Amino acid sequence: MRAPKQDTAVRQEQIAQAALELVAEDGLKSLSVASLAERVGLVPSGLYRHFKDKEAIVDAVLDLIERRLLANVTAVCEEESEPLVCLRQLLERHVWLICDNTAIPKVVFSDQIFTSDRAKAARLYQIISGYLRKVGGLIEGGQRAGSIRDDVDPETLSVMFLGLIQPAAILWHASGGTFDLLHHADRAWHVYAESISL
Amino acid sequence: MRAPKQDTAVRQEQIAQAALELVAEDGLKSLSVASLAERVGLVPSGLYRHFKDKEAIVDAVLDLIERRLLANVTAVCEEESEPLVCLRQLLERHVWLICDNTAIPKVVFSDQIFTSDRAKAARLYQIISGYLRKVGGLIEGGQRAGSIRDDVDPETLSVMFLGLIQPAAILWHASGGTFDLLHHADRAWHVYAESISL
DNA sequence: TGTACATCAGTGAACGCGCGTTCACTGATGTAC
DNA sequence: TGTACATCAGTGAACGCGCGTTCACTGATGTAC
Repeated sequence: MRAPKQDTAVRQEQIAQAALELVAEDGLKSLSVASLAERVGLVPSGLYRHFKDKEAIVDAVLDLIERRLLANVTAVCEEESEPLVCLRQLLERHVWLICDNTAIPKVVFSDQIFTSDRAKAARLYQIISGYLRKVGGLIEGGQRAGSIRDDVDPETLSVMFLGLIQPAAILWHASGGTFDLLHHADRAWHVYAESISL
Repeated sequence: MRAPKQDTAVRQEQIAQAALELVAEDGLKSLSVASLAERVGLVPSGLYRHFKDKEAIVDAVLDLIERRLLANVTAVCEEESEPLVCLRQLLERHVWLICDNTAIPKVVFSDQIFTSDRAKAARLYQIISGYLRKVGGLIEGGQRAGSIRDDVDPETLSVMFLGLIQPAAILWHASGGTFDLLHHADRAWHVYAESISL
């Protein structure tokens, strides 16, 4: 049975999305060309019409993740102008994003991506630090507006912000979903907000 | 050339240690039976004299990591009795442990371990939550002694403690060592300690 | 003290398997004339 | 409107490779007699 033809642009999107789903289900190691092709409804060699090689597919997945992370920042900034409230909402969105999209922590925490080649690690670093820069920007805005303490640099506070969820995300996903991620985020936010607000 | 005979107990230790070194160098995916055997000075099939299969070797690596994490807690508790000072020292030791032993974050962040099978994920969860329980115990001690605020549960504070380093550890190791882990830990500790101490 | 024997760590050839990738092909679709 | 042709997404067979694992073997070491 021959799959109906699709434009490369369409297929590329389908493939990246399917890859994200596969990773969500069974981790990066199950992201094989064969299983990916099957999910898209093509034959393995068919993928090579749309991507140079498997590495290019992983790059597309990283792009997808980056877009989703940054979309959260954009969304809260449009809804709200008070930095502390923005951060609070961003935290909540981040929790939802991770829960809905378990592939994201699996890729971010993946030693495979980090260690397989320097370029991929650099790309991941770029994604995370890009996100942190946006968070840092929010914090700096709060400092200028006088709602956030300015005796600690925004960079430190932004990394700490990530620290509100990240260890919890690992626990959540190592525990197979038992650990209550949202509950922890609420409690931790309370302590964090209290200690950074003026 | 035939390798000299060694007792299984000795070999098991050698193999686990060699596995940790291999993971430190190139990540979990490069932990193959062949490369591991070569490092120990055996032929691949020789490993099967000392371990049932590769999975058992990974278990041994997890044991090694657990022992090193818990050894830090024991060490600071012997040196110090004031909980806040203990925590401060534990943080510093944790940073050193990660820097000296890059295999640890690589294994802990590894999606391979998490996703490959439930049993391995459960073991990892057990290790992390065991560590957190010790940290929680320290915090609870401080709360009883009146040096740490007691309006937030120790569990939340212990996960937050881990959050002081963990995102930074990822940045450090995605950046290839550029990110200043110790510097961040110092700054973040300052904010954390201030917000939890009475 | 010397010999026969059991133990068991180390060997090397062989295995089946799934992996990523290539390549010559097919055949539907859209365009030029 | 009808025909010839170029384009290009999809196919399927084949590849070389490294992987984890098995198994019958070797031969050094320690023990029993």
